Amino acid sequence: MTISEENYIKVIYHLSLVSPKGVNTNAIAGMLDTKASSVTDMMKKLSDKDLVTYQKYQGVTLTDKGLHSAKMIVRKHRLWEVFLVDKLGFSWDEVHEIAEELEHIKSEQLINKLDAFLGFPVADPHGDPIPDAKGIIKKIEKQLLSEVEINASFHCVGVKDSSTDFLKYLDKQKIALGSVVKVIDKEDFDDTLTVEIDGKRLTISNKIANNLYVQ
Amino acid sequence: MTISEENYIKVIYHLSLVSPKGVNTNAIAGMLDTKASSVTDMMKKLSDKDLVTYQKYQGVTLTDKGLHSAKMIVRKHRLWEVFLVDKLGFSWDEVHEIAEELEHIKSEQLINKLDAFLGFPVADPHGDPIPDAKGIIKKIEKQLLSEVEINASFHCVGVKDSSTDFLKYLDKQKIALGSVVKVIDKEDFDDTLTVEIDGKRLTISNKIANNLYVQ
DNA sequence: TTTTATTTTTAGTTTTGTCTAAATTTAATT
DNA sequence: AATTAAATTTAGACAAAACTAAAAATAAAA
Repeated sequence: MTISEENYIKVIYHLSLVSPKGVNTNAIAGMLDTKASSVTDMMKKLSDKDLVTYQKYQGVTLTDKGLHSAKMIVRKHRLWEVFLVDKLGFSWDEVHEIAEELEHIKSEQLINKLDAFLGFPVADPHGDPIPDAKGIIKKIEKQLLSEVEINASFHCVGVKDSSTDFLKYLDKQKIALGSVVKVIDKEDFDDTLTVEIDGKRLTISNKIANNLYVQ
Repeated sequence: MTISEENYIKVIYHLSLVSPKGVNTNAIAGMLDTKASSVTDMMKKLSDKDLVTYQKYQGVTLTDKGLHSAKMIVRKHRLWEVFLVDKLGFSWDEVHEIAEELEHIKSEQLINKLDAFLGFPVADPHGDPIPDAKGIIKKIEKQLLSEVEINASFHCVGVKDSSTDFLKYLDKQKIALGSVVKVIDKEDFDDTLTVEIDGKRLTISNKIANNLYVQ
């Protein structure tokens, strides 16, 4: 499998989580910053390799084989992210791009040894679950902060949007995975929240609350 | 720089150490398992990018820019090898191929953080020196075991040939970097050595002694 | 249900890195 | 110095992965 093929498989996997009955050509093109025609070409190739089920104009889904490949790529990506943050001291907004390269390193032995070295983590630095060596993903129970009842206490377990801007905002507000969050009040007009994070009172917009997972 | 270009630069670097006045097209082709005509094509491209000095039929040398690139690739390769052995528990005969992939990961910050994480090692698991962030290579004083005087004590600091077969032989004989070696006797006929390694007496061929560096 | 708009595919090119086969240059030998 | 051998380069072709522009299919709107 080439790096390009792996990138397509990975994108189809992520899009499948949202549209499980078939992923659009244009959606794939958008994610990979390429043209629809290139996607069509690649779908034929991946279909020949039995990684996707593809019928003209009908969108694509991953085969079992494709799904497993995708999970292994995601596994590698997220394990490398843990390595970069926990061992090398990168911050969580710096690791995505590097992990995009590292996820294509081939050795299975490497990734399993890395997994052990890191202590078999179940989530990456953004709270996303890490598939195990068999591809099994332990579901992390979580809710968006925007949907949680008032006056109950939670702690941060992940982010939905992991863009640099959002992560840097969280850093600035000293919000990290593990932080204890309690919703004090919710403004009816625009859903702005007053929260207490690690004991400190803070006002956050609905957009922020809608991108933060708590448990 | 593409992966392919990096591989060419690296090979030219290694060959330059042996033939500093110009590296042959065929030699490069041999190392990269490709054809001479492909090498010629690539030399034009690398020359356009000011990475090599190339004149038809006259062989190639690295420019300053090319030399620096080469050293950074070697640096990455060797640091990753240290990581694989010291942190992940690979044996020294397993790491070369994986490092061949890892050496192409782009981030400079990554490699400098890795360097720090590993404690700024000066040599890789085979005893080869690791260029620092500026490309400076600390020369390791060493002699081949085959060229050392009788009855003096040394310790192993590296291997010349790092093929799997040779490394596995050393493992079997419990010879590792750091082992204390003393030449007890040398057979005039075929230069076979009787040595004492970590206190244990052993007979080794000239071919072995000729691939083991001591200090 | 037509018509229009959108999405997707096809057809034909381009670029990168490779190849084969032929031509050319350099090196070695008689 | 002429001839042969070896190394190197050129010319032309191919596969992978992308592109553009045009055609075809599906979906949305009138």
